[in-house]
Amino acid sequence: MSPMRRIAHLDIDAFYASVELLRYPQLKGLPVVIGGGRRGIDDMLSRLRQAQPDYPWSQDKLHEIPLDFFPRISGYSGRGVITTATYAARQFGVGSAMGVMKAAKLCPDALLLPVDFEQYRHYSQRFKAIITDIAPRIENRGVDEVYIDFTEVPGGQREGGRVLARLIQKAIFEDTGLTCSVGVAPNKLLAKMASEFNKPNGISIVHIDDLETMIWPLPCRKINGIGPKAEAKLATHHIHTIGELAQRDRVWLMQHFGKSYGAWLHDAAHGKDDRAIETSSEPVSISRETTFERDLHAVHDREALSAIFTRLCEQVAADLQRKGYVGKTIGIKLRYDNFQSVTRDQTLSTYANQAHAIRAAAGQSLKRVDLSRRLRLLGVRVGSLMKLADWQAQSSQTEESPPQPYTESLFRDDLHRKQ
DNA sequence: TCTGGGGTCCTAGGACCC
DNA sequence: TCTGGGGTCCTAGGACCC
Repeated sequence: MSPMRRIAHLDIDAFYASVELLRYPQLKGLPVVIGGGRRGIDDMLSRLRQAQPDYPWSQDKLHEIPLDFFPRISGYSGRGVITTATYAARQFGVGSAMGVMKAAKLCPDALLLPVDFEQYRHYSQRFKAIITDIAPRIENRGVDEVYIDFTEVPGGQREGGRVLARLIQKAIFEDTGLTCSVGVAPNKLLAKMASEFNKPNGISIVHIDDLETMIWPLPCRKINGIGPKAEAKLATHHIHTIGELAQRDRVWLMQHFGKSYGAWLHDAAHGKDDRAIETSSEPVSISRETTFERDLHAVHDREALSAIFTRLCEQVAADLQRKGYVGKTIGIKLRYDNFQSVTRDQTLSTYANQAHAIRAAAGQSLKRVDLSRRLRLLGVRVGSLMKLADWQAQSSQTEESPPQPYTESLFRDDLHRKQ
């Protein structure tokens, strides 16, 4: 008999904040949030620097600064959002995706640190390497999350997966100092929910027989794939818990939520999910976007906008080249001051990875949108990707346009970026 | 002083082809 | 005065996730 399928979901507790606490131990137990825009943080630090010129205010010297002078969220002004908050800060209702200014009202004494991706990527690679040493089949779900296939791993079946989960938790903590939460269940859907049951540093085991007792009482929103819109629509039909969702007729759900989504809702509520662990994946698109410090107008702020646009194209080109891709669908995204977004794209007859080609195509798309409103965001995207090597092999066979050479990167940031 | 930046997937209509 | 039925590609928007 083949072993029971056991899938784990693991995520690092308060990932970014925990990494910062490893670097600045004096922050332990305090409300700390990570986020905000680069510029807002620089402004804040330069004000602090003026007020206290004797302290070493550079970012890598923050650990030398006495707690009293650490940057506080109340000194910040700008459009950034919170990426992570420590558990102490969460007590005040501060959470990820919240605007920094709103967080400042909830918890004015919270300390605010800038996002340091390079550092997080480093820890991300480390904890994932530790997991694959123990259980080789993992699926990446971003920097701080993975699914792990426990099915065939020694110990993966013992106590429903608890023994292996404990082993992995311990190995990660010993190597990195980070704690994580793990859920083990028959599939990804249930494992993801289970990992939330016992945070931080917890383990939860779910079997299919636990569906009614452990899953059905939860709000529908806890299902990965039911967001704010679906939740609101379900509520109009008086469906609030997963149990209530499970009681509904499958056909009725399909009529009200669409054939595909309705059927999925029904399956999910009954704990059904056969999605495989995807141990590797290819990107579909690569993009860069930026929200301006203040809303810009296409005519009045033409030069600033144009410089930003060019820079975004150069960044996307550098990303494509560094990762070894070419793409042929090139598009723009913009967001107006009223937060409405529009996109335009265009598929070229050949693949591209250079800034000037991207800029030319994206510029045409930009001409097709209303530019009378003020803009708060501009983005550039390249899709329909193909591996550069595959494209070179293919185009040399068909004697089409010759492969484009690797072009120089115009930004040191991008040259030195890892991964 | 509300609301980042990077993605994926789905839907739906029209073009175009057989 | 009647116009099918697939399939695929392209484009725009939107929901959702980390």
